[in-house]
Formats: sequence, structure tokens, C-alpha cells
Amino acid sequence: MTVRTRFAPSPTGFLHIGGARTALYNWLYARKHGGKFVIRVEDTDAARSTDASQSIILDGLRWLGLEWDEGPDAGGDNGPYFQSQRHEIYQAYLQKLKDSDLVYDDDGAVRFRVPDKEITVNDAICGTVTVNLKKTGSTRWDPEAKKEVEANPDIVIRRPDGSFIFHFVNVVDDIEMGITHVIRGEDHLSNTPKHIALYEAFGSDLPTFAHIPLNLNKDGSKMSKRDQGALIHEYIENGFLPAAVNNYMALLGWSSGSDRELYFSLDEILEDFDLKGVNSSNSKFDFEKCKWMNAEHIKALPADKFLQRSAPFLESEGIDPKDSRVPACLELARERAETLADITKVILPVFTDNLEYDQPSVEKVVSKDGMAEVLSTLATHLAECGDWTTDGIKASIQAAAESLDLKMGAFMFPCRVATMGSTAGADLVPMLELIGQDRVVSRIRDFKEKYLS
RNA sequence: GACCCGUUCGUCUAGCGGUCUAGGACUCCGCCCUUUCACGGCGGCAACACGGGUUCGAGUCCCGUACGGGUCGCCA
Repeated sequence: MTVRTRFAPSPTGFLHIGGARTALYNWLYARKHGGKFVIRVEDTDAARSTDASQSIILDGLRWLGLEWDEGPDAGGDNGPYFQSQRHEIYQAYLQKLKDSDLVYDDDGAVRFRVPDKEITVNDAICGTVTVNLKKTGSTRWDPEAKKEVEANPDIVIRRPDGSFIFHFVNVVDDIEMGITHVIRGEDHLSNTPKHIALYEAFGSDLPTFAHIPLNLNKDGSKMSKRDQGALIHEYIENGFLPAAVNNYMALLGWSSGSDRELYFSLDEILEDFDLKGVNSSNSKFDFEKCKWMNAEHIKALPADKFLQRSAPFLESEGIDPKDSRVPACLELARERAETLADITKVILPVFTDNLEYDQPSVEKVVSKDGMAEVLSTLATHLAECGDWTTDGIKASIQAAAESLDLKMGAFMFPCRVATMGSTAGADLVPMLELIGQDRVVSRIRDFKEKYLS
């Protein structure tokens, strides 16, 4: 049997980290077992579905590298891959239930008779769950009245307007598309007995169910689109690497059993991935760790890929990625960047003379006694430097310091602030080399002029 | 409220009855490296929710309680 998994997004918003992780696990499982990964767009809610949302979701999946074998743009033999285009199929399946007398009309809606028996879900992650839909569905919690009210346990599968309900179309499509493994969020575990009842009503074989635990906020609340780290497009915009996001998502709820935490590609995850390593408890999202992981990925990125990934961020700051100084700059920034967006900030002093001076840093420097002399001495020595290399520059700073009988450290901070605008930033001497002799000297003189005269 | 699932450092987790005085990672703190900021190296703080069983022995198995999450829609 060929493994077939699917991710079935509803195009009503952004690609959420939880959805992306579900897609990732489905992708991993399919690839791991030589199977197919299918995308099906669940756009039955015409009022809320939009093309823009669909693009965001599919682009997000592509960015992560979760390519699908069948689905929108990819085609396939089990389409259409949009529920809005599958009405006839649903009608045919409804007819089957009618023929078996398993449905009835209720005020224009169609209800499916749930069986009065124990239904057992054999979940690959959660174990065995047994429920009797007739019993547990016979009452309903009314949030308004805050009490149990009588309810009809039979589930509505078609609305009076003829449109079909999620539980029904989801099962029909999974049957029609030959889905063998349903990997989805644990929020669907309680719905699964309903789905099993439908499978049985159609006389279809059950897929393997695997409900993965949910991701919550750090305070334990449900993650919503407003929460930091919740939306995939934010990772794209903020300079995360897709491999790092995959790495983090994979480890949120799954462990290989070893201490290994860094996986630099989907292929590497694939080697270790196994549904057995998926936890059964919810996890809380830790954006700090996610950033750390991204930093590790940046450190490990080959130079050409690094340049390629950084290019859009450089351009947005007006830096030409083809500039001959860029590769050296990137290497300088690499060790201290958590995101690609950080990189441009670090290397900006090389590319612009319009520096933004960090006020606390400036205060720290100008408040020191004798700073005017330090700066002018420094400028003079650097102007006279005949060997503008890291060694030559270092020697000049050293000479400047000695001429005033001061330690070199006393010169490093002022030099850093005057030429780079802040006490923080990339390695000073290589940065000076890249900025260039004339610009360095004039920056120091201008700085002195501006703040110490 | 009913039903379902879960519970190891603040967080992600290892652990599948003795090797656990509970291991790794993030965060935080200290030290070292560094004539700067980082990076890096070393070290430290910090957990088996609680109560009963079962067992020679329980983080590991069972039951209960507490807590957390989910489902209970003519949303998906």
C-alpha cells in the first residue's frame, strides 16, 4: 500500500505555525515512506475563503520546501483539489447514505444517523479512544445558558442551502483521494469517532489516524494570529531560514530520542523522523529558542546560499548584493545575527555615511575626559596609516594609544561609536578596513566636531 | 457541565521497572577567551503535579484527585 497523506488548509487566513507543523509532519511521513503528499483546499465556506489567503498559505508551504505531489498547481489523478469543485462527488456519497437509509431530513438540512455503539479510535499517537456518539451527543453545552441542553446526536452533513459540512466532505475526500494516514491536530481527536462512523457507513477502510499535540503560547493559552511567532509569513519577512523554521517546528512535539537538536535540512529530519517519536502532550512555543536555532542555521549556511538568502534584505536597505564588499561583510555579521534582517543592521556602516548614532553609546563616549584629544589623535594616526589592512589599522590605533600613554581599549570604544554609531556591532578593525580609510577618518573628525566642540 | 486527551527543570525534551544522587538544549547567572560588541569554551541555578496502590524495587505500571488542553455548530 502506498502511503498517502494530506494537508487540507482552509483558505480563510494566514498560514499558521500550527498548520505549517501539521503540513510538515504529513510531508515527512509521506516522504519517509515513499508515499505521496496531497494538498486539498477546504474552501466550502465561500463567504470566508479568499484567493489571497490561498496564495499566502501555498506560498508559505513552498517557502518551507514542503512540495506536494498532488494539489493546486501540481494537478493529480484525484482532483479537483478544491472542495468547492467537488459538489457532484459529495452528492453521490450522500446518495449512498440515502440508499442505506442512514440520513434524514431535518428542517431542510440533512442529518446522518450516528450508530448507537462504542466507536474505537486506534490512534497512532494517542492510543485507543472509545466513545459512544449517541450517548455523548445526546446533550450539548450551551455556553450562553451555561448548562446542558437536549441535543440531536445525529450530525448535520448538508445545510438547507445544499452546501456540505466539514465532517462529511473531509471524510469523503479522504476516501476518494485514497488518504491512508490522517495526521492532524489533536483538536480533531474528539471529532474522529464521527468520521469513523461515516467511513463505516460508506463501507470504506479506515485510514491510520495520528493526532499530534497542539502548540500553545508560553503562558499556555491558545496561539492566535496575534501572537509572536504564530504566522509563517512573519518568519519570511523577518529573515528566518526555512530550514530553521522546519527544524524548530519538527522538534516542537517530536524527538528522535537522541540529544540531537539541529537538523539543517528536511532531508536530515527525514533520516530520524518517526511518528513514534511524537509526544502526546501539548507544547508551548518558545520564540527565543526559535531565534537561537535560526542563528545556528545562519552560522552553518554555505557562503553562496548565505548571500542568496540575504540579498532581499540587503536590497531593502539599499545595499547592492553584488557589491564586492558584501561577502566579507556577511562573514563579519554571520556570528552575531539571529536573523537575516539583523545582518543589514550590522553591516550598514560600511554602506552608508548617514549613520544613526545610538544616544546612550554617544553619551558614554563624550562624557569621558580628554575625549577630544583621543579622537583627534586617533584620526591623525589613522589618516597617516600607510597600510590599510587589519594589521596596519591595528598598529595605527596602538600607536595612537601609546602616544597618549593610554591603553588600546580606551580607543576602541570611541572609535567604534564614531565610525559605527554604537558600542555594539561587528568586529571593529575589519569593519574599519571595509569602510575605508578616508571615510573612517572623516567620520571620526565629524563626530568630534559634532559632539565635542 | 458532559465526554476525550495530557502532566519530567520557566520552556523544548531524554527516560520505555533497578544503570536516575534524573541527561541534553533554550533562557538566566558566573568564569575564561577577546586591547571593543559578539561568537566560542567551561561551570552554575532549575523538574519527575499530588495521594493511594502493584512490586524486593516506580519518573517509568494501575487507580483516584488536582491542574492544563480539546470537543460538544447548519465553522473548518
